[in-house]
Amino acid sequence: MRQTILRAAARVFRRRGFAATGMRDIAAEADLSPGNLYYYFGSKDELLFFCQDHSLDRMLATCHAVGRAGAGAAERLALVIRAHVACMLDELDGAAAHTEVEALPPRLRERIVAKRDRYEAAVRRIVAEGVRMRTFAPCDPTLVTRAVLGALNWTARWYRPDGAQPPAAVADAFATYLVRGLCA
Amino acid sequence: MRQTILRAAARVFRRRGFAATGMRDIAAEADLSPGNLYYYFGSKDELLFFCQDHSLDRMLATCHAVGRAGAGAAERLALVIRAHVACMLDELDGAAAHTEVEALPPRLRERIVAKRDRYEAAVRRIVAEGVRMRTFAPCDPTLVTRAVLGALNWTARWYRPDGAQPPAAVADAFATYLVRGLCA
DNA sequence: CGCAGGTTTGAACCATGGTTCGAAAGTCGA
DNA sequence: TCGACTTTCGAACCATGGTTCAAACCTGCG
Repeated sequence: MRQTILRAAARVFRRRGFAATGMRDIAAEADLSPGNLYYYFGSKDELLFFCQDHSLDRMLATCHAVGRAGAGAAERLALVIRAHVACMLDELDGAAAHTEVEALPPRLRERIVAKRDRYEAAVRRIVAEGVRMRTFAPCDPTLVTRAVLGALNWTARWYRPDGAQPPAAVADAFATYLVRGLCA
Repeated sequence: MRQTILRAAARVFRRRGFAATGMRDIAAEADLSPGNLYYYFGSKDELLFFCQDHSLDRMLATCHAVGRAGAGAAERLALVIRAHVACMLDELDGAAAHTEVEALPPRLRERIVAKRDRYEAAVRRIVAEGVRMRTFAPCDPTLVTRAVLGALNWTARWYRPDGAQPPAAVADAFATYLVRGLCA
């Protein structure tokens, strides 16, 4: 039930944006009465929080998995990028994740920001290692990592499921472009 | 006067986000009474609209200027990237531009989206020409352009003026990284 | 059947915040 | 100084939308 509601909320958040969607919209999307949402969740903010938390967990998991695969930095980064795009465009709740952090009240935002920082650090570690190994050109890993994540997060803004490009095509293009920018 | 108000609005939008800031906040920032804002602007939406419109004009202008400089695609793209970062981090109103398009009512949004599309097309033209000239690796110019713009627009989310990095450092790092990803 | 617990409802409550408005204050040429 | 006009004020208005609540509804067990 909680899952059903979260899916519905994520769908509407993505479609109309967090600020523009009302509890009544979410209720309608989940075939529920407005009041009933509060039996499962405490507030609208909490709903957004769990959407973000869930997709961050997913992204962190792929980082963890990729870390064990003993490949080079370039391959590992490409894998993370592909997974990030997939999470952003296939999974519906991914889009609301990084996009609307500012909307959360301080208490909840803290926790999301902390988790997001852990994800960013994981990606940065891959970049830094590539630089150290000389497979990547010398650069500031922090800035480059943010450029990469920016390009990825921004996909939620322009991608339309009914467009010509399937998510995999976007993932491929982004992986090759964003990795090549690092290669020495 | 209108300029003063717009600056103030842009500052607060950037600090707290569009949805979170009230007319009373903007009025306070501009040392004005809440009601007085409506003597110069019709609504809160209109305020956001003019912020976005102004910074888009600025970005389009640099595209135009760069177009006349008869340099190669790589140099032209680097110039546009640098200008975009500057507009994003130096000029306060730039941040609100691409970041909160969804917040606008349909009528105003249409016009902003149209202008933003023109900007995107201008950047894409540079990329496409580079590909045609073989100075850039073969790729889908549309997707790569969106990756570039995503990385740039995202800067508004994480950059803090009191941080260690001056805007120019960010501009340099982004220009080299994002252009190198295209070079064959 | 009947009762207890969990679940669902939808109408009503109420704070927030964009907006309006009538009046007061400044400006300036005559 | 006067009067017309522009500008400013801030208290009140009011729609929106998140939230609450008491009653109804189910479900399963004794």
